[in-house]
Amino acid sequence: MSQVRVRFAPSPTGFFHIGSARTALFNWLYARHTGGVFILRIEDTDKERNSEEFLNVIYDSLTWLGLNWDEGPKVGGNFGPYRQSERSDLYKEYLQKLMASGRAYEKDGAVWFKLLGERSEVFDEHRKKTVTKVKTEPSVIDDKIRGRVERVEDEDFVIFRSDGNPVFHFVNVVDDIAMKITHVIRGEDHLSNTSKHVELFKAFGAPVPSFAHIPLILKQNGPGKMSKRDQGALIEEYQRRGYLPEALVNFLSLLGWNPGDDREKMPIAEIIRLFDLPGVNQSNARFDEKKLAHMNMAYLLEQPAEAFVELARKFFEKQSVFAAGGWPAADYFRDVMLLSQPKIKGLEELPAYTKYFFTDDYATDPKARDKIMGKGDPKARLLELRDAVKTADFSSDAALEQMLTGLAAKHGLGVGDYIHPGRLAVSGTNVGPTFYGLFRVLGKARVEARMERFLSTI
RNA sequence: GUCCCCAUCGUCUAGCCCGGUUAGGACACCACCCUUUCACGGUGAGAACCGGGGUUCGAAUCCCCGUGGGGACGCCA
Repeated sequence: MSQVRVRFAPSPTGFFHIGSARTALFNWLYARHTGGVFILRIEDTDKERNSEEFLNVIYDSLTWLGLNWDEGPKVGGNFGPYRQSERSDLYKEYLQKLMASGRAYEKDGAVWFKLLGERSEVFDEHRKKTVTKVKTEPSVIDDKIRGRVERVEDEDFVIFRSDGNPVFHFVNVVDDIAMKITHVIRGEDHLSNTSKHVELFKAFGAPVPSFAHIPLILKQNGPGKMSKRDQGALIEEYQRRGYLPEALVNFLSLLGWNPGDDREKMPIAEIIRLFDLPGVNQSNARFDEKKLAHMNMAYLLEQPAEAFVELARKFFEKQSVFAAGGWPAADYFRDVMLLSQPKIKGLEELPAYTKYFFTDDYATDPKARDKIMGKGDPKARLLELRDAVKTADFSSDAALEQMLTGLAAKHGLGVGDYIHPGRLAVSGTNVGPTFYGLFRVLGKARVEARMERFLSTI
C-alpha cells in the first residue's frame, strides 16, 4: 500500500481557532500513526479576505502545538508551491482539461462546471430564483468515519469567478490531485460539499481519495458550532494564558476521539500509537473549558522542577510582571515558583499568587484579617511567634516546623493558632503555599520586618 | 424549504459492529477524609440509554417512523 499523504488546508482569513487546530491535529496524528506525510497547504484564493498577519498566526499556532509539517510553506517539498495564490498556472492548466473535455463552460463572465444529465428549469422557493437542475447519478463516498454517504449533486457550480480567480471546490480538488493526497480528513461541515469534489475528481479522471469527516466542535453555551468569536475559541488565547501545548493537544485529541478505554491523560507518543480513523466519533462535541483547565493542571503538576521554573519565568516575562531591571534574584524566583507549583491550577494564577514575595507593597485582605484577628488572641500569638523567629533556624521546613510545634506545645496550643495570624502578618492573605515554606523562602529578615510592621497596625 | 450527518449522566465519553452489564470512566457539582490556609490527593453520593413502534425468550445494542441537535444549500473557504 502506498504512503499516506494528508493535508491541512486552512485559509488565512482570521485567527486560528480550536476547531481548525483539532482538524490539523487529527491529520497530523493520522500521518504520524501511519508513517505518512503531513502537508500544510495555504488556501488563500480569496484575496479580499486574506492577510499576512493571519498567515503567521497559522504558522505560530501549529508550531506552538507541535504539529510540524513535512511539506508546505517554509519547509518546501516536491509538490510546491504550497500557497494557492502561487499556483494559478496549474489551475489554468487543469481548467483547460475540463474545457477540452466539454465539462466546463463560461456564463455571466464566470466559468462553470458542467454536470452530466438531463436538464430542466426549476423555480427554487428558498432562494427565490430559477435554477437549472440536472438529473445526475448520486455521488457516493465511502467515508472512513461515517460509512457510505450518498448525495445527489444536481446543479452546475462556479469554478472560476468572473474576476478570474478559481474557487475553493476547484482548487481544493486540483491540489489534492496534484499533491497526491490519499486521505482527506476535514470537518463535517464539508460533507455536503464532497459530492462536488467527487464529481470533479471523476471529471479529471483522477482517483478519488478516502474521505474522513470528523464531527464539529460546538460552542460551550448556546446553539451552533464554535466560531472564532466564541469564548475560549482562539488558540492564541491559551498560548497567551500560559497553557501547556501538550495539555491542549491531549484535550483536543479527546474531543471526538478516544483510545477505546478509560485513558485520558496520555503522552503524545501514545496518542499517535493509538490514533486511527475508525476510533473517531460521529457526533458533535461540546467544548468544555473546565476539563481543559483540569488537563492543563495535571500537566503542570508533573513538570520537573527546572522545567516548571523555566515555564514560569517565560510567562512572567511575556506578561511583563516585573519591570525590565526589576527581576528578583534567580534563586529566589526559583524558590517561590517551586513553592507555588503544587498549589496553582495554571501559570496565569502565578503573578497574583506570588505577588507578596516580590514586593513589600501588598494589600492586606480585609476579609482574611477580620476572620483571623477576630478569633482567640492573635496578637499574643504573634508576639510569641516574633520572639521565637529571632532565634529560629530558617534553613529548612523541618527546622521551622520543629520550632513552631515546640512553641505551640509550650503554650498548650495548636500550630494553627500561630500559623493563621503568622501567614496574614507576612503575606496579607489567608491563602498561600505551605506555611513553613513561606517562612523559609521569605527568609528571616523579611519575616521579622513584616511581623513588626503588622504588629504596629494592631 | 431541500439535501446530508448525528442522538448514553449537565459536559466529554466506554459499551453498539458480534443483543443477556448492578450501563463503566473523566470533568463539573455535593458530602466526608487528609490538612496550617488554599489546592492536590483519597472515599462516597446524586446524575444518562430522546420518544413510539417493530424483530426477539431478551434491545442502549438490530430495523422503521417521529422528535431533537448539527451542517450544507455563495462568483467564501
